[in-house]
Amino acid sequence: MSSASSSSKLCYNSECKELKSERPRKGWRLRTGDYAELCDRCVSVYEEGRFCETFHLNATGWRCCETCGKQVHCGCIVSSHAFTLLDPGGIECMKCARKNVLWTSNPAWPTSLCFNSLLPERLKDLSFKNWSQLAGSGPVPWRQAPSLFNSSVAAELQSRVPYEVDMSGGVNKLNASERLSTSSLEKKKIEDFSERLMNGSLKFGAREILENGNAGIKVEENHSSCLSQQSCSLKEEPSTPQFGLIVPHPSPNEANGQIGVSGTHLRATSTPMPKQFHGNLHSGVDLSGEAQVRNGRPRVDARGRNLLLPRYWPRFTDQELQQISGDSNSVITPLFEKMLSASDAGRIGRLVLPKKCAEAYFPPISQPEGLPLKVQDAKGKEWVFQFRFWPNNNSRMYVLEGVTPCIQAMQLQAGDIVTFSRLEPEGKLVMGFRKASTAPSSDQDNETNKNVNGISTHGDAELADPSSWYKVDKSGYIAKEVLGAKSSISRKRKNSTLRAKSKRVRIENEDLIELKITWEEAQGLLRPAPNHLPSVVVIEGFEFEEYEDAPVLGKPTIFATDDAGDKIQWVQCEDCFKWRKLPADALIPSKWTCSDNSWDPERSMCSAAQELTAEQLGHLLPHRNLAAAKKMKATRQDPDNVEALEGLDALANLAILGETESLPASSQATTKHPRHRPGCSCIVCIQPPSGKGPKHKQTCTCNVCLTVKRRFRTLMLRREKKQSEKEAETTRKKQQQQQQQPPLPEKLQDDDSVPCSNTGNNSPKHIREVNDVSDDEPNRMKSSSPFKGQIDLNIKPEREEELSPGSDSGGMMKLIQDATDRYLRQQRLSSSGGSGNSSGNQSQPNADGAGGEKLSNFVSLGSNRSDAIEDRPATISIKASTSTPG
DNA sequence: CATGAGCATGGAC
DNA sequence: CGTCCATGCTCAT
Repeated sequence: MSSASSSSKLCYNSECKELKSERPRKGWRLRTGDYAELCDRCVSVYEEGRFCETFHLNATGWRCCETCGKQVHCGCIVSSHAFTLLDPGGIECMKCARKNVLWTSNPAWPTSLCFNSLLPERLKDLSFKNWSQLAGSGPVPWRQAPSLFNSSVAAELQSRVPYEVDMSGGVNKLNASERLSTSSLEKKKIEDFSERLMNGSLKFGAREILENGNAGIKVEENHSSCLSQQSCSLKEEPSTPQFGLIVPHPSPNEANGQIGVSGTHLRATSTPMPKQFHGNLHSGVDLSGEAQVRNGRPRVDARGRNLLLPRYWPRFTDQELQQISGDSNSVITPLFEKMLSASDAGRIGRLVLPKKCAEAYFPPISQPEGLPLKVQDAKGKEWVFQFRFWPNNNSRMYVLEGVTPCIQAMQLQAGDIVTFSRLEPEGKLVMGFRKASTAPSSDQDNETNKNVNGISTHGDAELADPSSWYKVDKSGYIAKEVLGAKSSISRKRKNSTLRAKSKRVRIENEDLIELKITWEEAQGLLRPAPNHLPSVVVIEGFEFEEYEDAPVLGKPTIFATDDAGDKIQWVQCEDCFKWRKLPADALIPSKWTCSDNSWDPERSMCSAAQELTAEQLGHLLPHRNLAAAKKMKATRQDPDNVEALEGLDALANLAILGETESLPASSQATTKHPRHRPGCSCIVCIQPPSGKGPKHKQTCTCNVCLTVKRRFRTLMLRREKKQSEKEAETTRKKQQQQQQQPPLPEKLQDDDSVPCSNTGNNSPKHIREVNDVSDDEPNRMKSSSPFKGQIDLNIKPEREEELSPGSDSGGMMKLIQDATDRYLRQQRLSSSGGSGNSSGNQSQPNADGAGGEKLSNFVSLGSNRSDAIEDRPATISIKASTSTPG
């Protein structure tokens, strides 16, 4: 940190020539990261913000603030923080800029990195050198590169090619980021903490700032000089949020990844606030609006960075940002993200970078060899990749080489998303990731599991809690967004991305179904962390309950009115799946079992009978849940089905409750079977290479496979028939009564029947069109449960698999569903002549897309049809109660 | 022969 | 039609 100027006894100000005092005072930050050491006089001038006025009055680069008209020296490193660029051109002094936080936040991230592209080649080379230098293993950490780069360019502009380019413009470009990093670097200096450990005073400082809202008082005081920022250093910190994201100090919970829907019970979407305020609140929830601002399409950018394809737009959630930033109160500048292709995730270790992103955010390289780039992951581990390019059709193809270790460390696979952002003030390039679905697929055709993308089409849910986002693929696999929640915007974007993606990708996406919860619904499930009282914070007139610990997601319940007219809610036991009646005002934790039933001691044990009959439950549950209700019923009655049904319910519960622990297993899916979707963790897919026994292909029609399948179906049919006989009768009656009417929501048969038409095609010879789903199961069955005295793993999945509802149990459930649906359909056909809207589609596996999806969704098995997503949000039994208004 | 580096190809947009 | 980029192909090691 010793100043570059420390070697000289003279004031760093070349106009000065005075001797520095014994303890020279620091002025602006130099390109090297050091600080200009000034004599007392100059430092005073500097600190008063009059440096440029005093010494650079005759220099070029003075411009007028578009707002107040004040002159700002834009061509100088000293005052490079004193202004910001205006979208339409021109500049604005910081004082004016601060008046509009939202506005000022924009220039921030695009500016810093795109600067070089605005420069002539010559300057690019200069910048390249800087980057090169920085990126190398030299003493200067790469993370400082951005600011250094910028500064150096500015300096170059000044000292070497001052007039070759539009200096003011160029310098302006540098401004935001420069300002950022400078202030933070100064801060860093002052605090003298290692970057990663700056949690103490720095954190405090940041908080303080946050609490003060628009601090920057100092800046305003010094406004007249337009140089104030430099002198403010730490005090100026408050301004940084304007240009990036202040990462709030994570609450313990958040830090632990429990963020869930973190934070206060805000109706965040309706309370857009300047970022500053957010730091004080747990970030999860309030962010929607913010996330949009922050992660959305890259804002205006003089260089057209916003021309980046939408699929590369960063869509960080606060949680992700938090993760990335770790403990520091750093400002994160999301740069871009990319979904890993099979190639990217493959062994080659080359990550193809989108050209525009590479050119915009990475150091310019002129040689194919490129340069080593240090990138830090969310855990703080630093990786060094070779950033280079290949000449390609008169263009370049940028790649990061050597990413394999990192990819592996992050356990990323094709379809997962890697994110790139920059941490300010450190300037670190940070690589985060977001698991698409935990599963990979390395199959060429399945390379990506687009859950992320495939998700939702409707943006109603601003669920900030990543843990509550699940997706279900065909095989019933539930994918959870590991790192972050998708804001609606991001989901929309993803969608569009999907559309833009290749067929391969699309195929994947179509298979995905997202379990959706609306924002309100999610909010409704929020529960304060136990034993934590909120403190009320008033921000801009809005009161917020703030909890020290992030709230947890409560268990979804069904509200109803009992016979006595009292408002009650039905909650399902985690263990026995029986529904228990509780007072309507009871707050149910995410995990609730009969033993927690303090309201009804008689039913505080799983052994106690359920008050609710299946039929009643059927009426209570949203129609989409009926099948689940039936399954539950079956479960209770038929121990043999328990596993599958448990899986179903667990799946449903998981979808809402955010139990991430059980997911990883499914995420380890392999791609041994091409048709298995990413995320498939069926017995086949997870089978170790050393697995014995032949692996049957999905299309295998060998006796074993057929027999197993047949047996299973028969079994399921029989049981299902028995168990739902009564219910079916009811259904039939209803149907008869309403033959000519469209299905009513509360009607059991419609939901069942529709699906069954499609999915119900149990005929063994079909691999229905939803064949990814059906294929999976047969495959699993075939391959894993050939006779030979082996356990049919498909039917009796290993415990481990049971715990992973998404995988195998999903397949089983599917079969069960099929059987059930088929049965019901038959019943209906026989009784009502196929009055069901789609009951006659049995022979057309795919024809009934909606129906099929409905079923699939219903059973949480996912659908392979995109229209399912559009048509009706796929929902899972319980989830239906919280599903978005489709 | 396996692997990796570099380049070419072709689909998608 | 041009660009981008995922992946294939070829050659060197």
